[in-house]
Amino acid sequence: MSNKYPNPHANKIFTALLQYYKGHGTALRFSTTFQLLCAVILSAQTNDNQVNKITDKLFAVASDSAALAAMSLEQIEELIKTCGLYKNKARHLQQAARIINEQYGGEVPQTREELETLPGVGRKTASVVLFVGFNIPALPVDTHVLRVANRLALADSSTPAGTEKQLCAQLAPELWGDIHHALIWHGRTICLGRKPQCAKCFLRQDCPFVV
DNA sequence: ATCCCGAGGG
DNA sequence: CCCTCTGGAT
Repeated sequence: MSNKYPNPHANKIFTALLQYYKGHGTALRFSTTFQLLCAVILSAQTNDNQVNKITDKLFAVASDSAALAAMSLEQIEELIKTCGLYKNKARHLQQAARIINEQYGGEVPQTREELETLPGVGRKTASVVLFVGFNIPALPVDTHVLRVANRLALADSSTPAGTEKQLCAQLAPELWGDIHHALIWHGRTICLGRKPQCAKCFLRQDCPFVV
């Protein structure tokens, strides 16, 4: 265990993050894996609160892939308009719903390869569905994870793929998803993009970034 | 003005 | 590698 993950700095930070954000999962509201997939597709370049406002209404009208596949593009666009990038997202939702309905019997596929063939589903979205939906080890890397991991010297990559590889190599797979959520919450509440709240950060004594 | 749990296309 | 898509909150 300790010789597999020998970086004392990283181990200390990971432990502190996991403890501090224990129990903080996703803020997205959903009741099925299909709904989770839709919520994550909608979450690009907006915040979870905006997504929840939309999905509360969307899932009331279309709770599964069959119902969503039956909606017109215009209907979907109208419902999701307030989250931005809505034309792409509406098309992705409709097409993904059709594929899941027709090729997967209405059930979201459980492999990364299958998930990433769905329109609107890239590596990050697939990782979220794998971990949150199916409890399969994955470490989704978004802008928060990339920024916070670099500031804390847990990674030094400029790309999500690089950051994911570096983080995964330093953590047991059963912790990948939890550290993802911890880094997300840290990035949202303390380690903000423009104005990091270093004065109130519990990691400042071990953080090389501190401003 | 800047940011928000990105993906697809050129 | 770059660009585009996009409304709402702060």
